[in-house]
Amino acid sequence: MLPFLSRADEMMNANGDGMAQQARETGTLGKLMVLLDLVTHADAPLRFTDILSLAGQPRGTLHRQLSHLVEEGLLELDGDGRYAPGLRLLDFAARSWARNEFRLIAEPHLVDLQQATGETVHLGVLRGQSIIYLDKVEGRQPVRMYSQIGNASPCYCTGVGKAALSLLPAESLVDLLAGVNFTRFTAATHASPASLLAEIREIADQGYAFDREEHEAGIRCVAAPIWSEDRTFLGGVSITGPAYRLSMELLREWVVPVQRAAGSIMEGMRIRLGPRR
Amino acid sequence: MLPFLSRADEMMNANGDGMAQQARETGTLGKLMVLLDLVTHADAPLRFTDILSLAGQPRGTLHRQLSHLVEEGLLELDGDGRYAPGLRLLDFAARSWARNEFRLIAEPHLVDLQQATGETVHLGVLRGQSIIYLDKVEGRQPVRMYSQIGNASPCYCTGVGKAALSLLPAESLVDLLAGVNFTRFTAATHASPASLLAEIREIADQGYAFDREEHEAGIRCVAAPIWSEDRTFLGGVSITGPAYRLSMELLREWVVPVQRAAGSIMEGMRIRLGPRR
DNA sequence: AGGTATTGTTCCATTATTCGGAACTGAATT
DNA sequence: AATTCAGTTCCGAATAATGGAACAATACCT
Repeated sequence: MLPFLSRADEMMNANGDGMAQQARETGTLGKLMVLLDLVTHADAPLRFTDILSLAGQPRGTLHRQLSHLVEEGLLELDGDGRYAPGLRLLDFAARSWARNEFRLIAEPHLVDLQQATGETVHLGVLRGQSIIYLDKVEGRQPVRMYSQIGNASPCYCTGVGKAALSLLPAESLVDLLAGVNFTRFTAATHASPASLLAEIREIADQGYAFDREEHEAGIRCVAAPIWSEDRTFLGGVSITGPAYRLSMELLREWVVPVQRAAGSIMEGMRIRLGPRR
Repeated sequence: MLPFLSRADEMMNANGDGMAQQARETGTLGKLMVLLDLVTHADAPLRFTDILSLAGQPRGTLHRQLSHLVEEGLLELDGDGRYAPGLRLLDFAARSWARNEFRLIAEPHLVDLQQATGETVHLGVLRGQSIIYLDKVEGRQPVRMYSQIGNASPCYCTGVGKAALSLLPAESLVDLLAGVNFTRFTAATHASPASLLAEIREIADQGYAFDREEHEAGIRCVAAPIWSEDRTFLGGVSITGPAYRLSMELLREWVVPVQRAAGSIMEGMRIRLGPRR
C-alpha cells in the first residue's frame, strides 16, 4: 500500500532520449526486498503463483529467490505452500527498537506529555515519503501495543507528517511530494499537492500542525516538529484522540505543551549528538 | 549474543576428508544478513572499521554491501559514520506481527489466562535454537511493551523453550542441542545438555515445564507446550512472575489452566488449518 | 478412472553482479 | 609538512544470479 523509501525517485527525468538510466537498483538485494515488501504488505499469506504474477519474474528465478528468503528466516513457508513474513524480522526489529537512540531520548518527554494531557502521544520520523511511528504512550492502555509502532503512515495526512514536511526546504518538499500518491482517506484529506503546500507553509510559520480527521474519520491531533541543525532527522511528536473529546479549542491549548515536549527532545538530542561533531 | 537460526548446523559432520562441504550458504543474501546481525546485535552503533574487523571482509566489498543495506533502509548511517539498524525493519516487523495467524488465534486465550491468574502471560515459538516471543499480556501494564515481544531467548532455560523442546523427537533434540552454547545466567541454569535432557524427558511425560529462576534470578514460570500434528510448529504458553509472589505450589496449581490455554490454542489452529490438508 | 491444466521444482549454459586488491581522497595526529 | 588512519572509488577476475526449458506433483474436469 505504502511505497516506502522509493529508490525510484529520479527515474522519470526530463530528457526523452535513450541514455543509460541513472544507477537506481540495489542489485540482488533490491530485488529480494521487493519480494519481502510484497509478502509483508499482503493481507494474507501468498502462494507461489500469487507472488509470480505480482513480481513478474521467471519462475525459476522467483523460486530460488524465495528459497533464499525462507532459508534466512525472512519469510516462512507453511505446509500449504503459502509464504508469510518470517519471525526473524521480529527479532531484528525488537533489537533496533530497543536500542534506538532517538526513541530512548524522547521517551521520558513523551510520558510527561501523556500525563499532562491524558491522551495518546506519538513519536514519529520521516523516512522516504512515510512517517514511521517510533513510539506511542497511552494512558491505561485498553488497546494492544504494536498497533501503531513501526507502522508506516502517509506524511500528507498525519499531524507528525505535515510537521516534518514543514521543515523541508521548498525544493526537497516538491521533489518528495512529486512521488506521493494522494489517497483520499476521508473528506478532509488533502487531495493534491497544491492545497497541502499551502497548509505546510502555514505550519512552517506557526511551528505546529493539526490533523483535522484527515487520515481517519473521528480522529484529531496536534503535532510539533522535531529537527536537528543538519536536518539529518526530521520527525514530530503528537497528541492524538477522538474528535468528540478533542475539540479544536482544546487542541489549540495543547500547542504549547506539544511544542515544549518537542523542544525538550531536541535539547536531549543536542546534548547527545552535539559534542561529536 | 544469540546465534539465531544457524544455517551452519551440519558444518562439522563426522568425516575428516576434504570433500566439498554441504551447500550451506544463501549466496549474496546470506552475507548481507550476517552484517545485519552484527549491527543489530551490537550494543551501540558501529563504525565502518568496527564492522570491518568483525566481518573479516575486504574493505571494498564491505563498503558496497553496507551501502546496499543503507540504500534499502535496513541500516542507517548517521552523520558520524556510525551504522545503526534501519527503521524499515520496524515497518516489516509491525506488519508480520499484526497479521501473524498463530498469534491472532492465540490472543483471546492468552487474555483469558492472564485474567484468571493475574500474572504475565507469554506466547513463544521455537525458531532454530531460540524461542521468539510472539505475544505478551500483562495486567495493568506498568512496563513498556516491545520489551519482550520479538526478542529471541535461549530455549534451554525458559519455560516455553523447554516445553517446546520436549516435543522434539530424541534425534532432532540432540542435533539441536549440539549447536547450543550453554551460557550460565543464574545458579539454576542448566550447564550442560546432560542435565537438560533428563529434565526434558520428564517434561515430555508431564506435559508442562517450570522455569525455576533459570534465565533470570527472581523470575519463575510455568509453561505448557503447543504443537501441531505434523510438528511444523512448536511453541508454548507460559505464566511468568516474580518468585516472591509465585511459590512453586502456586505454579503447580496453574499447571491445569496453562495446559487448558495451550489446548484451546491448538484447537483454534486445528480449525484454521485442518480443512486445508 | 483417464486425461489435462495448473502448480511447483530442478537443471544448466549464459549473463550480470559481486568480489577484492590496489590506488585514491581526506581528515586527524605528530 | 609528513605520516598515519579511516573511508571511498575503480576495474579485471571470480562467482553467483538469471531464465528458458524440461521435469515432477497435484488439482481439475469430463
